[in-house]
Amino acid sequence: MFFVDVILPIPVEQAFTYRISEAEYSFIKPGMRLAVPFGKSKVYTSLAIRVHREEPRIYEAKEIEQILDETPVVGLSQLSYWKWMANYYMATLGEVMRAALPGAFLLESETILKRTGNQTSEDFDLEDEEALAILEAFEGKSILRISEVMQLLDRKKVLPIINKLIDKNLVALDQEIYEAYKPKLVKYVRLAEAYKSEEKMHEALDDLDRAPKQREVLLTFFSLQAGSKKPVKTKELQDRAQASTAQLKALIDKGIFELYEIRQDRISYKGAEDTEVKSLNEAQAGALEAIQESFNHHDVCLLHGVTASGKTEVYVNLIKRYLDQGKQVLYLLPEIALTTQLVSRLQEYFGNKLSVYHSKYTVHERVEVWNNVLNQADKAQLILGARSALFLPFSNLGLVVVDEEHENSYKQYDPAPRYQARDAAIVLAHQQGAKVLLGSATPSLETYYNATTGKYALVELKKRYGNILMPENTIVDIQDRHRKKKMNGHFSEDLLGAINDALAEGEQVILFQNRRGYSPVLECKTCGHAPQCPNCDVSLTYHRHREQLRCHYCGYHIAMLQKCMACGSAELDTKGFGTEQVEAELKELFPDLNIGRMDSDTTRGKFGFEKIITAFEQGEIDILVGTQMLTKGLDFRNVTLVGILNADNMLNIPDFRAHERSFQLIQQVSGRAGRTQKRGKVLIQSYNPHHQILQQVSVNDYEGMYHEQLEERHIYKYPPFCRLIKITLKHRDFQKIEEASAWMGQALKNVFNDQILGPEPPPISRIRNEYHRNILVKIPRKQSLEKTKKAILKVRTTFSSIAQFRSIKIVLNVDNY
DNA sequence: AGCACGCCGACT
DNA sequence: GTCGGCGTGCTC
Repeated sequence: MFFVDVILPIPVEQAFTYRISEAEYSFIKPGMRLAVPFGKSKVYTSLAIRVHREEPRIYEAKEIEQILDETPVVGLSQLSYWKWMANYYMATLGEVMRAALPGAFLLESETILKRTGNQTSEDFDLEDEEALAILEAFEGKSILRISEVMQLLDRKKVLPIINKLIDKNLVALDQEIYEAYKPKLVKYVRLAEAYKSEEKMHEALDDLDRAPKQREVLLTFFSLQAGSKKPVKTKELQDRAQASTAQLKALIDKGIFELYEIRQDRISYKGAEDTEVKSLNEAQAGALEAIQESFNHHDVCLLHGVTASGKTEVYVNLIKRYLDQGKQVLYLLPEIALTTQLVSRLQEYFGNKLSVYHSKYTVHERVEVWNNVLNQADKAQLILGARSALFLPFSNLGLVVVDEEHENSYKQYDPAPRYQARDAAIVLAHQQGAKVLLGSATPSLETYYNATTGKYALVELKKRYGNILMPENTIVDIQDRHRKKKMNGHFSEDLLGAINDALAEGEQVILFQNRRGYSPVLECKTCGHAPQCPNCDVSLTYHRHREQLRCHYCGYHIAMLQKCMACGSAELDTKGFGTEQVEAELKELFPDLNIGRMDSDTTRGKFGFEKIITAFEQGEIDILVGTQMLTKGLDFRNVTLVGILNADNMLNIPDFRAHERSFQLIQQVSGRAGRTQKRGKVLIQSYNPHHQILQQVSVNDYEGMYHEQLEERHIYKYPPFCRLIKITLKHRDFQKIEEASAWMGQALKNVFNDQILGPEPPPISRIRNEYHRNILVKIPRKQSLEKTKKAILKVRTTFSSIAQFRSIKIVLNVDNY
């Protein structure tokens, strides 16, 4: 008896054991995909992790359905990385598997119906009309999908009827498995062997006298082949010769042409390979050597370089060194910063050694990159990717670059595993014996702490490239401007003046407001009622463009109200403002200019983001208004002014990282100003101009901010002085969530005493009709993380064994920063 | 996660 | 009287 243990892409803890034959036993290796039956009617893609001969005692193992790979698609080192991740982030292996494998690797299956035997329905007396309808539907078909049957009968529950038919031996159930990934085949034509010689060719041309179009196609073929030695695509030939498929087919039928197919990678770049890497200035060259040197005694190095100091060039040079040694390199970026801008820049240096991997790529493209990395193909020596690129099957990794290291989008929030890609990259690199370079102009406190306490090496670039000055920051007190009547809408006269100056010089302006929509609250002037989302605990945001009130959490929307829902008054007021309102005001103030807006409303779709960026780059937009999307490492040459319309709302978010984040955000947007010779200007509007963070930002005092924030973290016991695990409970019933969270809070306090914060409702305590409660576990550095997690899991188990709490959803979030 | 089984309300 | 609501438990 032979068995295989597999993991399934579902959130259950255990592996599952299936029976295999002896031949399969010697063939199957860990890391191969197997299709296995699971439950009553499903077939899943699973991943083999162990073959063995230990028969399970308490159940009878099913047999596997099919082996899907010839060789493992996941290496042993990936598997152990998955295990680390599942364990560290308190997720299951199945969840990690789902996050790690490209979707196309997880094949789909569907239960299908087949006609059996030749009996007709007349042979039985089937009074059931629906059963007859199913049999009739088989006319002209050999199979029926369950979904088709459901459609036919217009109902979900079709199995009882199907079972009747099975009993009478009229139909049988089967599984249809299909690989979601199909290699893309491209059709080519070539001259048949018999026509390769000169005289044969002339003969052919003569023969085609009566078919001028076909003759033309043949001639076009010759010219195409003469022009480039490359194979000729049928499509290319047809396009060039303006020929129909029939004309081409005639030539093939005559035996002059032969058709053949080549498997083609969807992703191919035509970048010029090995372009001379730009030479570095003195500071950059120094940084490069310092980083290289630090790798002798550190595995991780932080490159702290001010905005526009040319960090990318340093990365490029370092990457080149590793590629030259034949090592694989992973370059991680926040999803949103993976723009064509950067990709094409890197392609110039690395040509077709570069592959890109992120969620906007199709499933097929992702499989191709996966396979190329697995096979260590030339074109996948350097991977530029978002956080999920961590899971690629590297086997020879030399370097990981984590750009914009402070970006909070490196943390995966929603489906488990909730991993922090920057930290997970360090573990991956360690496992593969690779080095890590973290880069940022505004490092996260945790990283900077590690870099200054010697855990990581630290290299700094304090000057901008070409010695361009840091932008000049000015804080505008809008309370004062309001009092003095020097405000025009949400613009101070200071800001308007600066905008006018910049525009007069033919320069561009970026305005930052970290909130989308027109206004976040609509309020009745008479009774003060503000429309709320029925499903969430938030007020509805007014979107003027669509004349709608929308909820930003669940997508609920209604048409804009004409009068108050509560009192009927027609006088409605807006409170607060978002990017849409800024855009509208600008259009009033500058009717002749092109105003662009960049937020998640205007960047929907695969190229939405790209389009706006390109338009701005090419000068079609004079003023660009946007949310934090604007901060992601974009490089606009002609921007000299950045305005921050209201710095206060981000400072006031109730989160221990709010100040750090505000500093980073403001510093990053200001970094967009004046990246060329002219010194940039940044205007920060605030009601609270003396706020420490604003003062620190205005003089680019990262160190000052760091020390002050670190002190606060120390006093209130937050990272980096402890670790955090956030436990979120969710349920539709308010009473239940109160009881359950109180119970769990108490149970945790019994173990951890004062290390427990909460339970408390988050700022938005109800989303999609589910109430949320958070409990924060603060784990001192010296306390064993392993044991702490075990204790938490134990509490969870006890909790779940209480009948009334069973339906409560629990989310565990490790290192919630 | 799916999915089936199972026990209580609003309708052909 | 049935359909179908989602609570509960299991999947090798």
